[in-house]
Amino acid sequence: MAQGLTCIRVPLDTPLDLEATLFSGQDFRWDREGDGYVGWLGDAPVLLQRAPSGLVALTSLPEGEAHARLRRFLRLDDDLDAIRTALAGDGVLARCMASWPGLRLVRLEPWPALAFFLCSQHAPIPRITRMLNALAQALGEPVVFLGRERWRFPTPTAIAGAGPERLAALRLGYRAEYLWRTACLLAQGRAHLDVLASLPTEEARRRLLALPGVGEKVADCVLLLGFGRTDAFPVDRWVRRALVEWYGLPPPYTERRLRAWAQERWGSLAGYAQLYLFHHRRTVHLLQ
DNA sequence: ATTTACCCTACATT
DNA sequence: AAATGTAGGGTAA
Repeated sequence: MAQGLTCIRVPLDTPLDLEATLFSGQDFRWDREGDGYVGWLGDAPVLLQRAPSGLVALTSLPEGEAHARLRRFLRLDDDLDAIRTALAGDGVLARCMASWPGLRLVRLEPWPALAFFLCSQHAPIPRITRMLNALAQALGEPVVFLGRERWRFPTPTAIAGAGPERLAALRLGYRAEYLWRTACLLAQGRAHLDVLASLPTEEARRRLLALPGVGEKVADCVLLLGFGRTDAFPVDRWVRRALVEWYGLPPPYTERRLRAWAQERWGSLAGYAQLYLFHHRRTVHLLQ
């Protein structure tokens, strides 16, 4: 084992499909390396590998911290069996979940989540990944892990300091201006993400919507993935298609109307429902 | 409440 | 072969 690294083992009693989980548009900062995956637990690089009975993780974090962050990232304290059972009463969701038994919801840190989904608008996953990698390499702090240099995701201050032109040069397009302005507000202390954690979802949502470049879809992604609000239900074109095609909802329904329908139906598990609907609808499309 | 323009990329079609 | 068209995890005017 490499020097100074901690290896932890996490037994799992529920399925875990790392490939689906890490590349399904929830997080964008993972690389396949050998039969494992290198990504991030907050600011710490980590190597994740499946083992017969669970998961093996290699990091420079102390053991306790590594366990805590991994549990948080993969939401291992959620009772996935209970969640799946509750949702499987819905035949459509039952099929989605059966197709992707190891797909899990992840949990990100608030600031990267906000930056990720600001950049995600109107872009396919490979492009989002490129934009975020470019941002990290240009403005993030370098870390050597497993013999390679990697870059932490840049802070709001680093992005604010770069200026909109430099961000645009990273091929962010019109998102450059949004990301820069939002980073400036946070860096100057004129907006705060940490306080949102203690607010009800609707109030937190209102505050996110006040940030430049944050509309309903992005706000809901930040709530779901960055703040762990499983009652949030992001409606993008894939989810819209799923609701129209599989539940017969009228195509002209507004995003707000679709969201209200889903939250009424699935309540605090709406975010889980969204994950399975989104991923299944999208992968069905990719197979065609 | 609806429509439109916005930056950029990948891929299909002509 | 180069040009044109289209769709893509949306937001703000």
